[in-house]
Amino acid sequence: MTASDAPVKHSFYDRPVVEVARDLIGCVVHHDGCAGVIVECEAYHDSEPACHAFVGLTPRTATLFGPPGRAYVYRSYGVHALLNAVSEPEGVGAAVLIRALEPLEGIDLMRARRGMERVGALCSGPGKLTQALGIGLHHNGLDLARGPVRITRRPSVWREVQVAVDKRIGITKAVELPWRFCASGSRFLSRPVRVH
DNA sequence: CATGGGATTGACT
DNA sequence: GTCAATCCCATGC
Repeated sequence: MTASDAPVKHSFYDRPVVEVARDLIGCVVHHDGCAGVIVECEAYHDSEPACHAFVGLTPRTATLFGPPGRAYVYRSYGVHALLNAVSEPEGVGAAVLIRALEPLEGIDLMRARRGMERVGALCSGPGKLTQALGIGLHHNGLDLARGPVRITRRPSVWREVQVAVDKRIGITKAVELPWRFCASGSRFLSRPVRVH
């Protein structure tokens, strides 16, 4: 393991979810022999209708309303598992959707899991990165500081990364909120940052 | 209990 | 650009 092992602490996630999302850019997601730097993510909060927690506390949203620093993993379109980092105090339903990683470690294992070669296509989307790292629904609710899915602090090279802001992707409600965050100039995004 | 809608992706025109 | 795959779960009867 070449990346730093210092986990992002629970207090990091116990803050406004938009700040957490911005500050997660450059941090590293690890699982089962693979790791990648977060280059794209989005904030979701129970006060706005694009968030699953908008409907209130249900079996599905229980993890979102639980303690910060846990993984919220759910199935999207019946096909893909999407990874989020639960944020804000317990009782508030909020999380950061991890949308793209720059592959860092275990790239051949990612290639095998994804069934493709191009590094630029391994983790350039929320469903792609969970497949590449072997993350599934059974990780829902687990502590991101303890693992098996872990998030660690920014490697020194990423300490001064520039963060670009954009509207969120793939939603039909609350589309105007500028809650998408990307590492400026990254070649590993799910889609380019929209200029305006 | 039946229904409908996704925080997507990859294949195809 | 279009479109199907596939399943969890919230909602409504």
